[in-house]
Amino acid sequence: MSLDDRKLEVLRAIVEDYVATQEPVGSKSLVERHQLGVSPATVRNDMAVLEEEGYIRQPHTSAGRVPTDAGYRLFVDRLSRVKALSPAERRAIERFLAGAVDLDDVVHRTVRLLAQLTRQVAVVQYPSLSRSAVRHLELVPISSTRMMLVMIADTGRVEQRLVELPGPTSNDDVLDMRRQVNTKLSGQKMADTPPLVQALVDECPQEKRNTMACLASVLLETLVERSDERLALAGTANLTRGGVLDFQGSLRPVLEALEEEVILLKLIGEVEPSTTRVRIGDENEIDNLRAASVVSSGYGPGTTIVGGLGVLGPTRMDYPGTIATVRAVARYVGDLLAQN
Amino acid sequence: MSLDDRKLEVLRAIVEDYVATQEPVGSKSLVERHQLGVSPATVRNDMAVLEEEGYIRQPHTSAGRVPTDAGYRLFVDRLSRVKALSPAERRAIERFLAGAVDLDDVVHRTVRLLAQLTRQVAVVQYPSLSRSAVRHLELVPISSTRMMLVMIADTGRVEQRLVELPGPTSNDDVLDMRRQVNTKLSGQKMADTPPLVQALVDECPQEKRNTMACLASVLLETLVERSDERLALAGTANLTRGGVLDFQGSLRPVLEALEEEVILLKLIGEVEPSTTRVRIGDENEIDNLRAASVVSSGYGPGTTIVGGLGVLGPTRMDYPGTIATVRAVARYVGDLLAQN
DNA sequence: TCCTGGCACTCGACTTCCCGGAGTGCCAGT
DNA sequence: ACTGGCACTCCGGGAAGTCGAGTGCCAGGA
Repeated sequence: MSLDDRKLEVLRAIVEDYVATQEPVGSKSLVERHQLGVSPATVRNDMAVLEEEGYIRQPHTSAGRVPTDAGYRLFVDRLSRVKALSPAERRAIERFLAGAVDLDDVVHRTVRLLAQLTRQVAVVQYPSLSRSAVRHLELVPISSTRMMLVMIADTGRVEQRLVELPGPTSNDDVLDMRRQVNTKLSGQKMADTPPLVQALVDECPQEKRNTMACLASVLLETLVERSDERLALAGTANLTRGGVLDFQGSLRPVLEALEEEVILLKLIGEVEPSTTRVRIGDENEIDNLRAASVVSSGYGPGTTIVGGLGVLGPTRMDYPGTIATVRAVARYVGDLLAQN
Repeated sequence: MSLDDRKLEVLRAIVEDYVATQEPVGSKSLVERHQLGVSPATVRNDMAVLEEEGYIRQPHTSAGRVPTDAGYRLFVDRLSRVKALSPAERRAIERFLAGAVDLDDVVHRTVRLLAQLTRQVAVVQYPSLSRSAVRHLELVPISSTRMMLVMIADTGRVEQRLVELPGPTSNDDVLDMRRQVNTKLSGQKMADTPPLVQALVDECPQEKRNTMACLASVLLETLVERSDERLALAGTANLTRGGVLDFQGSLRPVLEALEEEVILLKLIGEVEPSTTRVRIGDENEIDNLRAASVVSSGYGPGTTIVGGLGVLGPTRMDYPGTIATVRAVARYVGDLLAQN
């Protein structure tokens, strides 16, 4: 038996009511609140079918129905239109992001904005190095056997690393290396750098090769390995909205998951060029987040994508609103980056 | 009536038991668990006095006693010796911090280590710029009217800011400014820089003064105003240990406070040259943290202090252990910084 | 003077019981 | 195919009762 229009309408009503009230919804209150044009008994029959198909369930016999993860999924995919943001919201976003002075600043403002607008936990990934290009490399001597490498990416990200040199090295040598790495690497996509770095070492005169190799290994680490690590997080206090009711009684696992950068990156970092992505409950393949949903989106100047951002909340969340907000914020941030 | 030795001993026993069991402690179980050499009745009399003096209180009539903030304060000040760390713990600290490669890395490792050892929320302030000196300033042209300012402090901190120039500026001019700011500012304490920056502008030939003024204002912002902002946080999941019992029923206010950098800086940033500092309950002058205690310490190479670190937990915490850990970690971090 | 054992009392935590109400499934009727 | 009716289930919350840990106080003893 397939789901006719009315059954879908019933499912939508259940999701909307449950999200709004946080209480299992019964057939009677459903017909009262929505113009379904049928009696409670009919709705009950529909509900029985929906339950059989796995879209809703009863917490206990003789309680109302609650959407399952599959129910939310169907709702998101077929039953909801993304709400357009109000002009006021658009203006709020613009105003909030306008004052940003700095990449750090942009990211921090964005994450706070997201948390505030969605009233959920927000995560913003810094522009990932693997999708950036090298703008400039700087070498600053610290002592005779140490220097600092500063890498500036075209996305505005700046990474620094201390380089321990194998032996005393003069300032001139450092300047020399600086020139070499810049001519070789400036403007290159991060992904293309490894062979170029290798070439740098190979082309180096024998007596300086050791030093250059040293720099090269740090370069590779900085450019490629540690590449996507940076994240900003805000709004954890929003987890406590709705008491301990959401998240099946304990915030513990959720807070733990939020501390793991690797996990967060998996959640918001795997961005396809496509549009906003919604992961509901089990769909996050992380045990600790079985009771959570994640709405994420890529962002970047124009149509390219340099990083991800998103929010995390209870499966019982306002999907249309959240999706709209995440998408809008992602677009604004992208525009902002495009200006730089 | 003053507090004789036995009464203090009773207070200590109450604090220790309550911290261990999380339950109000009564006279009978007290004498069972500690060798006080007197009967429950006597202990009850002592308790009555302690209560009158405000060091303990009863949650309800006919329940055991619980320490008040004042009780914890007395305990910390007079009744507890700081535990020495076990060699295993010392080794753990050393091993954990040894691999650090970078200031960022040091800070992140430290904050995780602290959270893990104390099983509480840990906060580490990056070395504050106001206590650092300028090591090097770098100017990188981005476009004809934009450049990036990168400031490297002797503590290893790196700050960057975008500078919007008033008009097109050649690469040579940028290099020129770079030379000027470095000769003037390198090696200077941050606090001493404002007049020097002003001098830079004044000494500048008329036609370039505009550009230099622009750079100067960003410099001042970077060096002085935004100076102490950076923080790292870890272990928020530890707030959920002990159920919702700690923090009078709601994590909400605590999580909110933890999101405010300003608040955290107030808590761990105000470091005197002295030793570890303990703030109990109300002593943090922040409403949201009435049920929390903060143990903080300054750190830095040798005896100087460049930043603060600490942990936050329920007032009912293991003070001796926490203090010992915080102090030890602060010292190790200081040593680590001294090496660079 | 200080400590102790004894005793009556208090009061929260836990259990049990009970009841109302919301919600259900099913069935016969339109 | 929908509806009204009906019997049933079961959660939530209040009332009552019990248990036990803990207290304050007092009189007696070192």
